[in-house]
Amino acid sequence: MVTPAASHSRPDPWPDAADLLVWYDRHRRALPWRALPGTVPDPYRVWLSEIMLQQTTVAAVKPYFARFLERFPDVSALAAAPEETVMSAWAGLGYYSRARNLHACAKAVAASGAFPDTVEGLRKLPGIGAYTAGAIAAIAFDRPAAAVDGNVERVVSRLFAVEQPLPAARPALRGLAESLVPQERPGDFAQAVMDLGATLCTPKRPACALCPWMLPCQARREGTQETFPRKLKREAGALRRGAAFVVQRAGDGAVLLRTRPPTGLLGAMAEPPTSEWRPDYDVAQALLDAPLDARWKRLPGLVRHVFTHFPLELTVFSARVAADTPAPDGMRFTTPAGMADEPLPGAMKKVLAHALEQKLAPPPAPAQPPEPDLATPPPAEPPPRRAPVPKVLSRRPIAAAPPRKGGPRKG
DNA sequence: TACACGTGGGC
DNA sequence: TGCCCAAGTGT
Repeated sequence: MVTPAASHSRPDPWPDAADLLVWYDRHRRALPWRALPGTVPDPYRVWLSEIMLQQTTVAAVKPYFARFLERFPDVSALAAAPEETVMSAWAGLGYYSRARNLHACAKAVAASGAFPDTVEGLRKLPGIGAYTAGAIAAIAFDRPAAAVDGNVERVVSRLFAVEQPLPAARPALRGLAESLVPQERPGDFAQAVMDLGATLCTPKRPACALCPWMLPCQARREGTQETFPRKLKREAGALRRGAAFVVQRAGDGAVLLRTRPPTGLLGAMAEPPTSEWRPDYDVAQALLDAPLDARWKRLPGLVRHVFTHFPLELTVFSARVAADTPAPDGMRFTTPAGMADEPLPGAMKKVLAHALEQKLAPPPAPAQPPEPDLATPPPAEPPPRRAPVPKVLSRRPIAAAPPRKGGPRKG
């Protein structure tokens, strides 16, 4: 694969790894998974953090990383844990195939005794792709490997003013990134390029004046740094609609849940039963999809959620059933106390919170007829949308809502 | 190559 | 509000 000569410039002077390392020694970020200067990194922590950080912000990862270390102090502990425990601990972080692969990878590593210390060996493990293999090889084992993530693609595309748009430019950017890797301190170099991208060479308003690579940067020279990397924009997916059914059992207040299929969207995660989600879903027919016979009440408002590739709107139906009602096949009743152990994704927590909110905060409006008919839209649709997860949940936790705030923002 | 695959924060 | 973005991988 040859790169067309005109697709990028050759910087002059050439970007010197030593200049970046000098900057890194002074400005490196202190991160929980990062070994202190002069100490030996723990491959388990490096690997765990790299998996969590895939497409995920540092701020979001921090509390999860801490909790995982507590619950699973090393690979063997993680390997020995039940799958559902791992999924529950991951709930809320997104991209759940990462959690399944994490668990599979832990088993493989525990069985073989240690993490592979080469790119080729790492690359064979589940959940470890080109980026992560390079990152672990470099950071944990100080191998001269490139770790090309979104930060590095941005930095390199600017350095060389790469005109080709992503994702087609990926191979070229990788080649250029590899050409910069030094034999000395390759692990620090990998982290340094990422820190540069995260703190100075940012997508918007890069702080070029502070950059150790300002001189060799071609985009900077031309004043076009903010226009890199070039990328094709993809169109948003079509809106999908569906119905969700929240059944609460009298007496203990247990909620009816099921587990989604092991792969695919929200794979292996828990949810209240729902209809299919389709662009042409007809809510008027929703009760045909209900999991059991009950006096269903259609709740006002909608639960909206945006996935990477499509937006979703769920109409929520709720019902209360007798304490001795059996769960339909493949489903279960989970008590409020048991909710913390359910791997509920964010979208489904919204659904449950929406249903619970209705119960705790009945509309102050004039009394409505007690039994609204089932399939027609409820009278008067007040503004309640975005079901927030706040107070209601703190009183009666629907699930272990991980601390989402906290540490200093990046940058 | 092109999609599928979550979630939350910033502007 | 809406869009972009974040330490990508698997198929």
